[in-house]
Amino acid sequence: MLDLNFIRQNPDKIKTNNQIRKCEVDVDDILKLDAARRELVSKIDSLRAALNQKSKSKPEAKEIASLKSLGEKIKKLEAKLKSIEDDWRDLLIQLPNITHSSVPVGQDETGNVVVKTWGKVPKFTFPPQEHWQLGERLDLIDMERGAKVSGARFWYLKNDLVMLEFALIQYAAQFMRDKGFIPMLVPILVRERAMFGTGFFPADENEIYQVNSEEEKMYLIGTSEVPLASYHMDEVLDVADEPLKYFGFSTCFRREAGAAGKDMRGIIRGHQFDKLEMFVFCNETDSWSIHEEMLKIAEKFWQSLKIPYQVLNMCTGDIGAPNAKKYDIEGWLPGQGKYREVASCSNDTDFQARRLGIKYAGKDGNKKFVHTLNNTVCALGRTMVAIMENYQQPDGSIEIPKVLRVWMGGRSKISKSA
RNA sequence: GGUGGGUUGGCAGAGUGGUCGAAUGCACUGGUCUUGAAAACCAGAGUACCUACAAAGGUACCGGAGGUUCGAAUCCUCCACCCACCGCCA
Repeated sequence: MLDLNFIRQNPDKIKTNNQIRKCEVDVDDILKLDAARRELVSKIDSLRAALNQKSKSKPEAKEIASLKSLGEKIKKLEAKLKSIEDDWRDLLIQLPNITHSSVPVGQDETGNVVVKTWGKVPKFTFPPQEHWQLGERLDLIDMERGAKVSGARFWYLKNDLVMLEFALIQYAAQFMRDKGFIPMLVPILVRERAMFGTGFFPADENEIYQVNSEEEKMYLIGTSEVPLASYHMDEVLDVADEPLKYFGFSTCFRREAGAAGKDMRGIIRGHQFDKLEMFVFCNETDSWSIHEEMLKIAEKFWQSLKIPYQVLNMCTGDIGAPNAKKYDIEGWLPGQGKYREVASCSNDTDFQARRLGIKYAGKDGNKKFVHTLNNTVCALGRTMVAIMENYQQPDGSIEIPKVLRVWMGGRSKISKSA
């Protein structure tokens, strides 16, 4: 959601922003509805003022008839206003966030810009396997039975891959705690308000599973960003000096509606996966430096696993509606011979805060909307894919990254016999 | 799932049809007093929207959505949430 006054005063900026963000909403339509709305509101307000004035004390019997017709007139105008406001709001909520000036303009993923690469791509003395091949051979992933029970894009993880996920969770949680983030376990089913407030509705509604359709609709989260952002909805936070920093762990569900046929082998892209996510509420002055800090934290995490990666500044055609700017971290996958997305670091500025009603008291005493940021700490599935492929050995085993061994009973590798 | 009780401003808590945007207390802000502070006293202070250059004025908001009425925090309907007890249960 954008600031209404900003839209009125800068319609051209919004038009340009819509253009580079591939949003087809006509700003002039919004302004027209806005003008109609304001005119009606004024009219209704003054009629109601007259009615209130007359009704303050007991009106005479002969006056009541005219007051009654005045009341009916107001009701009619209010119905008209409601329909205008519905249309107006429908358009408003489709507007994407204002893009930060450092974001490259582009149509799709080809417009993303690599801003950093880290680590040396490993050389193998043998043809490196893809993770699903390793998973099959070491009996770590069961795709077939996953499909039998739940359909395509579901699987079972088995044996040491399960232990590796638990190790990663422990390690990543400790890592974030040490950085001063508050640990959270969150609800996985949320109401519509939370989905709308974080900006997943209406933009990405087709990505979200809906359940409980007979009663109040509930939605399965696609990321713990949703319950973390909504945690403080309708609150005034104390972030004038220090940001509020959380990390959450949850299972995540995605319909992968537009991804037919993509990444069908292995566990790169499924309907269900686990993830640790960081989420920060801060004031408007700090958000851009915090955005950079959050990226650095995620980089540190990948560096500690010693997996090569690159950082992308995502272009206007490839970022989500709530994002003002987004970095992706792509980890190197030797089996595929390419970098694949493993983390995503966004500054949503005040976009979510406006929808969720989250403010802070500024130093001048005025209440302002907070800025919100989110970043992946560790998407378990893809992190394990990266570990499997980067740490594979000539004998077909997988070495366990040093930092994780303490959580793996001190063992140094995953092999078939385990 | 059943029964009962609740939901009012930052918090506590009055208010069952007519100056109620809402008593009172606490907390908060400014002032007086004081060397300073406390206490005491005085004053102020909610959110959103509309009109206006501004000063200011108006409208809405007492969990949410509808309804009755000239007029609703107060009456009616539906819904959500919270609390207590019972049942079931990881």
